Amino acid sequence: MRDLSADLLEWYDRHARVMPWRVGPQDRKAGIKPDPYAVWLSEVMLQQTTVAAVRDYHRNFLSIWPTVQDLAAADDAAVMAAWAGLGYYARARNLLKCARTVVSDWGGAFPDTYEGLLTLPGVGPYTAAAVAAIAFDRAETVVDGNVERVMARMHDIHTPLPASKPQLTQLASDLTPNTRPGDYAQAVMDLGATICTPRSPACGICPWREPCKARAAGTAAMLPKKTPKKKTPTRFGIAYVAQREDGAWLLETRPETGLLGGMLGWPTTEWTDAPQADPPLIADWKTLSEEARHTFTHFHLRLSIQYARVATDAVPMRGDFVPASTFSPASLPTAMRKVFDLVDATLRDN
DNA sequence: GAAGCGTGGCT
DNA sequence: TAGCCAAGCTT
Repeated sequence: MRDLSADLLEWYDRHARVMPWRVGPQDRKAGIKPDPYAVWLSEVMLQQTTVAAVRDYHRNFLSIWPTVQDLAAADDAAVMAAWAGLGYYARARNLLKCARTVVSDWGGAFPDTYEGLLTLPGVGPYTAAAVAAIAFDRAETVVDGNVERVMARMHDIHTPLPASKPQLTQLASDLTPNTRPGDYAQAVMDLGATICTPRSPACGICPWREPCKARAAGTAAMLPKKTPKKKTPTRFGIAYVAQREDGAWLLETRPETGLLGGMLGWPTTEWTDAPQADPPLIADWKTLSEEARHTFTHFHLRLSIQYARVATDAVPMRGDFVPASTFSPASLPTAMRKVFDLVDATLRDN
């Protein structure tokens, strides 16, 4: 019987996706080794995030903080601002914790084993395996959404996720080779991303079409099954945008934990079914005609917007005025940036 | 095990 | 368009 991993590696040699942070199969064969810092950074950014969305952020982070020592020495606010727009902001907080841990506890060198990597903040089973395999060429098994899908189809598993995850992990582990494990880890994910796709898998050109049980059974497109998720509710809130006569904006850093934790934003009410007015300072507030709409993972948000122009000696009850010269809407999470965009458009019209 | 946690693209 | 989906982790 043909070695499945060898078939996949042969396919990968011809079809590997090109990514800025990736050391491709040819370069790897030429002896070029990946930079563990760059690999770790890419894997954290790629958690639940598309390659297209990550590309610019990864380049920007590497240009500002070329080494883990640079990142460990960065200001928290600078890192959060650079992460703004990418989502799942706990990743950015853990990114900094992790960089500082690597410098303080590991002498500035990432641990090179699965077990060592797993101890780091923000590094779970997937990322530990990915960094161990890709950066250190260890025979660890990566199990992401792609691999779950490929395994469920290869073995025609109809048990829904997440209950089937242990079984899928075992099946993936059984296939992991000792030769070229770093390339193999990327190959199986590339296969899921480009051939064994969620909607219309390209089974006809799949290097694993012969052994695939779901292809034989005609069930590939309906796998993996997932337990249904409940529909997302809608919450409401009021955002307060105050601007001083000198142009400064009233912003506040949100609490470290919870939604948009540690990010900059406009003062708002609680987000509930029926929010109560809670302005951050006494002012002549005007209601904007349009509200900001944004959808998070588990609820829709509709923010009505209040705008006020205030005196330069105004003292807010919460938040801090940020000078117009240093304020950048790009440093806001998307929900907050939408609020700014609506205010900005309104001010331009008047 | 389940819930909380972003965003943008695609169908 | 409303939902699904993407190289998950933490609590």
